[in-house]
Formats: sequence, C-alpha cells, structure tokens
Amino acid sequence: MNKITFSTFLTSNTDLDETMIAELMRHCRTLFFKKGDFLLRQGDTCHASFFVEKGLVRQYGIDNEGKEHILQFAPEGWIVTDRDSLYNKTPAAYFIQAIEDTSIFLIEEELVSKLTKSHSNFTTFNDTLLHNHIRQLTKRIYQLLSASAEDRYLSFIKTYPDILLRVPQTMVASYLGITPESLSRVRKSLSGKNFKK
Amino acid sequence: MNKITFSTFLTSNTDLDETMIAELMRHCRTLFFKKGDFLLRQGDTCHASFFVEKGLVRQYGIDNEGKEHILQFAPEGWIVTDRDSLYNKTPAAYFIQAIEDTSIFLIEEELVSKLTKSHSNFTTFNDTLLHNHIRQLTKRIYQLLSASAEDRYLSFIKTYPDILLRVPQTMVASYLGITPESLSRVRKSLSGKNFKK
DNA sequence: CGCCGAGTTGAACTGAATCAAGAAACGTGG
DNA sequence: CCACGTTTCTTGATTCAGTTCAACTCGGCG
Repeated sequence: MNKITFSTFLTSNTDLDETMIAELMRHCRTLFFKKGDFLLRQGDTCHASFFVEKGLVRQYGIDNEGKEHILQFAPEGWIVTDRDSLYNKTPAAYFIQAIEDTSIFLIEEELVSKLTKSHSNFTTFNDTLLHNHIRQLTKRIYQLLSASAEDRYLSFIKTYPDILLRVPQTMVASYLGITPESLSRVRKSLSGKNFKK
Repeated sequence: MNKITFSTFLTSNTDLDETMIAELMRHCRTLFFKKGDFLLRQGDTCHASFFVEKGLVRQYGIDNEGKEHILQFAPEGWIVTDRDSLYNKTPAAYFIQAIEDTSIFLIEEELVSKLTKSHSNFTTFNDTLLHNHIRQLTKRIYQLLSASAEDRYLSFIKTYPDILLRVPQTMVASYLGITPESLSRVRKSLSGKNFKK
C-alpha cells in the first residue's frame, strides 16, 4: 500500500485552502512506529489524533479475562484517536497499537482546538470527521445486534478487503466478536458454498 | 418523570449565555407525539434534532427478517436524531418513535448550522454532544464484543435504572441483542443468585 | 533442519434461539 | 367497575450457533 500524506488527503477530501494546510503542516510532525509499538496505552491521556500515512493500526481493549477486543482498524488515510480521552482529558480505556511498521502524522489536540476557534473551515472539517465516526459506530452496533458471525464476516470482507489480507485471522475474529476457531469454520463453510455454484 | 425544558437543560449543562438561549428558544417549537407516533421514519430525510422534554423515545431498525433492533432510548433530557441523515441529507436508516406520550423540543438543523457559524459557544456545545455520542457508542460496541447477555443486562440496569421500569422487557431485550425469552431467563437466574446471599 | 506461531479440525459442551403453550397484566369499551 | 381481548412475561423442550479444549498441520524463518 502506498503512502498517503496528510496534505494530499486534505487537498482531496476537504475544502481547506492551501494556506490553512501549510499552516497545519508547519505545526505537526511525522512519527514512526515499529510493528507492535503503542501509539497510546490504556490509562494514558490522549493528546493528539493519529493520521496513518503508511502502515496499519488497531484500537483495542483487554477484558478482565485477558481477552483482546478490537474496536477498529486504521489503514492508510484513516484517522484514529481516543475521542473520549482526547476531549475530556481522561485516561484512555483502550490501546492504540501499530500492527505493521507505521508512519503517523501527529495532530496535537491543542493545535486542533486553536484552529477550530480561528478558522471555520477547519471546524467544518473536524465536524465531518466526528459525523463519519458516528455513522461508522452506529452501523457496527446495528450489525452486532442483527447479524450472524457469517454475515458480519461477509460484510467485513466487502468493507475492508485490503485489511483482511494484512492482519492475522485472530484479529479479524476479535473485531467480529468471535473466536479464531469460529472464524476458521465460517470461512470453510463459505468456501464450500462457493464451490457449489 | 418531570418535564425538563431545553432552556433549563442548556443553563445547567452548557455555558451558553442568556441571550443565546433566548435566541434559540425563539426559533424553535415544541411538538407533541402520542405513544407509537413516529418522529422520523426509515427512508425519510432528517432535518432536526429532538430534545425530549417529557416522555420516552427509541431509535431502532428492522432487519430483513422483520425483527426490530433498538439502537438507543432517549428519556427526558436526552437529544436524539439520525446524525447520518441530518448531516449528509441522506435517507434515514432507522426509525425514531415515541414509546410514551412525549413532548419534543424541535431543533432544526438549519438553525444549528446558522448558530454554529456565528457563535463559537454554540459550536462548542454541539461538539460536546457529538463527543458524548461517540463515547456512548464506543462503550456499547465494546460491551457487545466482550460481555455475556447477563453482564450486558446488569450494566443496563445500572446505567438506565429508570428506563428499565418504563419499557416492556421485549424492548430491553432488543436493545441488549437477545430474545425476550432469554432476558426472562437471565432475570430469573439473577433473582436466584440474589436469594443465596 | 527444527522450531514456532498461525490456522485448521474434531468432539464435547454451553449460552442463547426457537417454537409452543400457558399465565399474568393491561387498557379499552360497555 | 367488570369483562374482554391483547399484549407481555414466563416456562419447558428442543435445536443451533458459537465456545472451549486439545491435537494436529502447515508455512516461514532462524
């Protein structure tokens, strides 16, 4: 997967002007994380948003039996952060971790709130991010309520075909809310169905 | 449950000033819905946010087997809307319905976007709403991924003790993602456990 | 080569769904 | 205020999707 710079992303996905984008660039920096490194740990307070330029990141929690549950994946061109921790300055409930070598464009929250106050364009941009996030979360809840493991897997393939190929099946299972064994069986059963056609 | 006016709500939960609040009041109106009435139907485009002054409302979808799945309840003092439909002016994917006789303070989106442009206080207020929503949705996803039906029910009781007493168990079950029969059994099993203590 | 983690497969088990029937609660009209 | 039908809740018997635990396979990598 190719690198996507934040400035390219902004140019093609928002109507922020050149000056605004240049201003942003000037105050931010790119960080590199090795596979397995943490961008944010549970308990830490989150101070920034993470734009994934290259690589792949996941947000997940660990329950009291030690099991991991993945809330979301963020590949190139996605922004990931702990909104609750960021906005309310509370300790994060979840981890954010690189699952490939990853380059992150770091957007400090302090900068965001400054720009939000002075530039209405930027406010709109931020608003859009929040709304997209809400749409995505709502859809996911609806799926968890209404669809079987197989349906959720099919929907995952369709929505994130690239991610499927880049992460171990264990993680896909964790995202879907099933065990790795179950996912393996779902896949087997589906491959059978395809042959019959 | 007592009536909560939007202006009281704003006074005690935001730092919007009197003038701002009065301005808002002047451009909005209160609507009354009978139990069973729809505030928004699937397929309609949503143009407003609904502040519940009195009564109780639910947002839900119907799957292709005709089953209902409740995304959220909104009792007095809550705001409910279809953010996706509202923001992107697309047809709503879910219904919003009164499940008690309900009085709704209607906040047109047109007004919100006007105020957002002119008053930074109001922008902040709106931003807070979005962040609260995201926090709530994220927590729900994590629970659906990690907790058993019993745990989810216990958490529901704790978080929404009032709602539990106001809606039929069928709807609680639908919110939790289980059947009414299962919920009945969970409750029975829990009452057994309490006696043993 | 040999190890090691990821994926697969099998067998037994379990939480929850389904189907069906009965009991309780509820509201509406007479 | 009672009688009725309707909805809600409970209970039982059965089925099923998904879990658990354990053993085995496979492909990559030191």
